[in-house]
Amino acid sequence: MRRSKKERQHLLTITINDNPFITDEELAEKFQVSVQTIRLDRLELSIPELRERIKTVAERRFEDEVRSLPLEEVIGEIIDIELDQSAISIFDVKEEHVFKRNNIARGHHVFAQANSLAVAVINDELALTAKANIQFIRSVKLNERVIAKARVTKIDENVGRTFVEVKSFVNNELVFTGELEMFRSKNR
Amino acid sequence: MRRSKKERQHLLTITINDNPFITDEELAEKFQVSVQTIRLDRLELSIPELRERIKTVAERRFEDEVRSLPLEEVIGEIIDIELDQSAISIFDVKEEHVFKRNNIARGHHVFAQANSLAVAVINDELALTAKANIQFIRSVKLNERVIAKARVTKIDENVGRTFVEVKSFVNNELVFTGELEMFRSKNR
DNA sequence: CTACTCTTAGTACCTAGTCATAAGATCTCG
DNA sequence: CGAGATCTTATGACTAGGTACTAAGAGTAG
Repeated sequence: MRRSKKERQHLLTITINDNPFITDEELAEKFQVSVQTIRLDRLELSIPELRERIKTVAERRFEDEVRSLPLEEVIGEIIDIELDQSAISIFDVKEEHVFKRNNIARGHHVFAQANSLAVAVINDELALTAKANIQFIRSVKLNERVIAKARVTKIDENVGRTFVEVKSFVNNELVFTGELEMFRSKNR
Repeated sequence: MRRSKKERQHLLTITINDNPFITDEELAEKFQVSVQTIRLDRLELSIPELRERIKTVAERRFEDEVRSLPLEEVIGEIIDIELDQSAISIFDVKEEHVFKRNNIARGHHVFAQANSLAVAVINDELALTAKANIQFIRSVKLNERVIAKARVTKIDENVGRTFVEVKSFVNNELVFTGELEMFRSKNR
């Protein structure tokens, strides 16, 4: 025996885990045993066949995509919206949003939430930010939850502009305000 | 004919794109044609078979595990910097930064570049954005390269504020300007 | 009517397996 | 040393989800 059964099975688990794309034949070659032995091993260890393994990896990715894309599309989760009137979103500040040194959120993430919300509240295919006047009232820290509230203050259909006011809060404390002038295609 | 060939192939592309896990048999059922027709369609459209599709999804996921984690520290690459004076950064607009519908960059990415640069130019451990007044002069599109130039206009050591002006260009054309009031700890 | 596109059918073959059976090889213990 | 248990290998039948190729029928346009 080149290796004890136990040893081989242990290495098998590790190998497959590391590279789920490996076939039984390649594994047999690697451990210098027959393909049948590998299959018995997988059976004992309840390791599914190559195709099933690949499928689960792909499925995991697919679920992630559904979950992670809108997290990139829109910064913050929109929990309430009335088109052309108001909208609310939640944004949880995580590790990736803060300065490592002091755990304070980078300003542009707070702005991104407000900006995304302003784009979303507008009942139009094409909404772009034209101008913005913003204030960071107090810094937002790691693990804080920012609630952004957007309110449409004025719609000027002639020049195709919509004015949105966004106020962001952490525990009812105002942390950010912004007035965003949004461009929209003329037709509503 | 239930549907024209063209129509069916168009829907086929969409369907598979939406759910790569669908088999030819299921597709045949869905479009009320034979499995062979589906295979001819895939051949014409160069859509690989189910297993290959699943595999590429899985592989992409596998590669992503390395790539996806860092939600960039600094948006844009800083190519020149003179502390407390000026700085320049480059930001290439990619797929993930634009609205799918019209390939226009989301405003907050352009702002993020400017904000990151303003933070970087300040010669201090702790620089935060206090206020910002920004204008998006013209929209930035996919694959454009944005050059942001930051200039420190005023340093008020008493109140610990630094004023930074950022102008962003695409091919020497001004696309964004911003005046950022930055907070810094008193000591230089 | 012919030529052409589109669709369907069928065959042989492929990969990467499963499941079941059988037989040889090796180890352990009494 | 030998019997039984464990381990390993082989073989055959079958599977899903295809590819590649040939052939034939239906419908349509010139």
